[in-house]
Amino acid sequence: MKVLVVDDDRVVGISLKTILEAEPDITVPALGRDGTEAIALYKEHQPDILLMDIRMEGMNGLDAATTILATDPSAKILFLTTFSDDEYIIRALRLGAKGYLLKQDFEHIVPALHAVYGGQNVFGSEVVKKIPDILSAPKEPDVSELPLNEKEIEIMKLVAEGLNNKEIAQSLFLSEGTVRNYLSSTLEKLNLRDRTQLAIYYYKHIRA
Amino acid sequence: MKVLVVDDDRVVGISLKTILEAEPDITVPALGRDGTEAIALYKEHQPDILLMDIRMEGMNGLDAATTILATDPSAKILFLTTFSDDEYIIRALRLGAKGYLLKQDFEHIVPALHAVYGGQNVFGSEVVKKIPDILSAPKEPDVSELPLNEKEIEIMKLVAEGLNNKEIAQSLFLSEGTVRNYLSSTLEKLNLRDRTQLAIYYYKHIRA
DNA sequence: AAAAACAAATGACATTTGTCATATTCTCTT
DNA sequence: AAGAGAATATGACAAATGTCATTTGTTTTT
Repeated sequence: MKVLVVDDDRVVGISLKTILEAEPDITVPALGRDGTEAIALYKEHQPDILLMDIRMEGMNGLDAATTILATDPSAKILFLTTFSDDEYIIRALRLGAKGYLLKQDFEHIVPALHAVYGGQNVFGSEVVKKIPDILSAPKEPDVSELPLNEKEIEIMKLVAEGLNNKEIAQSLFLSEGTVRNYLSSTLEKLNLRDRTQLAIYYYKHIRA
Repeated sequence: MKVLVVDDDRVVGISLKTILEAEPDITVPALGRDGTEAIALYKEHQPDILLMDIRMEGMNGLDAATTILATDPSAKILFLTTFSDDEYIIRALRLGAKGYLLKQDFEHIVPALHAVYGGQNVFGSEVVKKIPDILSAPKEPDVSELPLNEKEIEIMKLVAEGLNNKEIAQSLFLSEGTVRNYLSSTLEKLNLRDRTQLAIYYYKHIRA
């Protein structure tokens, strides 16, 4: 069974390779260090399983997975991460990840790989514990419980309509600069990068 | 590793015992036939893993699991069932089941057991596939009748993921300038003004 | 009335974005 | 081998975007 390992921490990568290759039926054809390498190495080596970190310098694991699954929908991708973050878990599940393990489960990774190889899906306990929460509390942050004030919410909605700052300003009788300021604080509060991500956030989480 | 097997179908029980005991490190101390027996046998044998059917005559697997977990919260219970039923999956997850496999995955049950033994959670693909559905169905975008070429569509999707041009470029192995060019033509074809409107368009019209 | 709190605005700045004209590279075909 | 067409890249540009420090009014609070 060929396992491609991708982690931006060299030590982790090498440790994994060592652990895995101690198994008679596992080979690690290459070590990648970020999402971009993952894509290239995957294409090159066609591994049975891709074992990849989520947070990495450069392209992250989720984006790389998206790309890889686009060309090879049967790709078996197993995420390895230091912590369990709701956002990531959901995205990973949506993507069709075969697993999501914590790095602290290091020693138990080999049976997990065999299970994945056999077509199963493997998730660490901390991850599974979250799933019922996610299921019962459909993460539909009602506008009311967003940490945003009236103006910020209004602006968010207009951004989600596709208006630019000037149009929003006219529409709300504010100056363009003020709109920018509100938008800026909104992005910070929601931990987003730009208006496009805000619009996406709106359609995904609020006006679902 | 001691595995207690509980299934009301005798044939299934014996088959499982045979398969499992072919492994050098697995023993099956007993076979149960319903939830009541499961509880008694679990107490008696203190197995490492309880492998149990969900639908059974008499007490069903989920109720038995509830009882067992009440006295031993660390019990590792793996459900084996003929079909994947949303109701059951959710309840099993809530209970803290370590896994939920389909009987058709029979051959792949051994690595799954090892993974569970190592503290992981294992779910069959059919089961995992349902989770995003339950969370909120993401449809496969119908992109066929758009006047866009392959590259333009790919870029559109990534824009709709919230990536900026540089990230898209890395992801597709193009230069940032090229990405901008494709994006520009996409916007013109769809008669949109900027990437935000494109993302909105995507969520409204394509992934609606 | 002074102080504090708030909403709105400004100006400066670095980045990103979208457009366009023009190259370069690659792949076929003839 | 030459040339036609594509896919991709480049460079230049204006506009839009996001961030930040600071300022100006306006309303509350004390």
